[in-house]
Amino acid sequence: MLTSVDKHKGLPVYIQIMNMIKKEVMLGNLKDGDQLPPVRELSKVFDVNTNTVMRAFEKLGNEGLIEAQHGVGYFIHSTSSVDPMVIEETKKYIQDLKKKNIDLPMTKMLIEEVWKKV
Amino acid sequence: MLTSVDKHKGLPVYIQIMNMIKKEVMLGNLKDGDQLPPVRELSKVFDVNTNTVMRAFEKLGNEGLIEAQHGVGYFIHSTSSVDPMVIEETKKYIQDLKKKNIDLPMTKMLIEEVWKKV
DNA sequence: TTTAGTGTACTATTGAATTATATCACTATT
DNA sequence: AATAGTGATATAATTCAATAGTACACTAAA
Repeated sequence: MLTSVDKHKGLPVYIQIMNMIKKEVMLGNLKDGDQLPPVRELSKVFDVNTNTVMRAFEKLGNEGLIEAQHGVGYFIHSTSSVDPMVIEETKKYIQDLKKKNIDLPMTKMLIEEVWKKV
Repeated sequence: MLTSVDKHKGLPVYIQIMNMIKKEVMLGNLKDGDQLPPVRELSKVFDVNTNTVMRAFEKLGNEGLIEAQHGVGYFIHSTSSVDPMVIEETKKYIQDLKKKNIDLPMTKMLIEEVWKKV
């Protein structure tokens, strides 16, 4: 579930970690109250410094998505997974784009651009 | 059309510049053969060093999206704008997400995640 | 009270991004 | 030939986010 990061390629590692967790929450794989792996463990798994994981967790804390219990661990604090209908709709949308040979970076830009105007 | 960048906030400026141009091409606002503003001019507009603009243009050149004519200027070298139908479809998709109070960052992650699986 | 497991805090280092500056090279117009 | 406008190259310096190194603090259970 939380497996690997790309070091020094593209996004900062701590952002990658944040995104992983956000995705898992979004998909419903991590739910309110669930405990996250310890900072040290993740730092080993990802082969990065504990501070890098800490930074990710801190920021997620600021966003209110997780909460720390000193000496105990980090816990998910969110009830907001995405409606399965939305995922289905997204699948259809993406299938259509792929048929038309539009790639992921292009799609992201398209979404960003249209988002401003709609 | 090419107006401003956010310095020291999020993405590197040279990437922001690349994305701006890619978007304009995607939307059909910049077409094959169109000349881009001079490097010096853009560096003034964005209030960044010429090297930063050059870097963006160099990279776009490597990707084949633009071409340099030494002593003359940079020109768009691409015929790939997005089908207006796709833009319409994207509008509908986004309107639906907005109704369900899903925000842009969440949407981007959703797209990324579903992209892998479809 | 000891121990193992957890989060926290502080400082130092690194490296990509950006700037500053200067100079060279090519093109088109006059 | 001269000039103005353009891109190309080079080097050094700077800045700041990202990451690492290391030691401290809290919790729970034995």
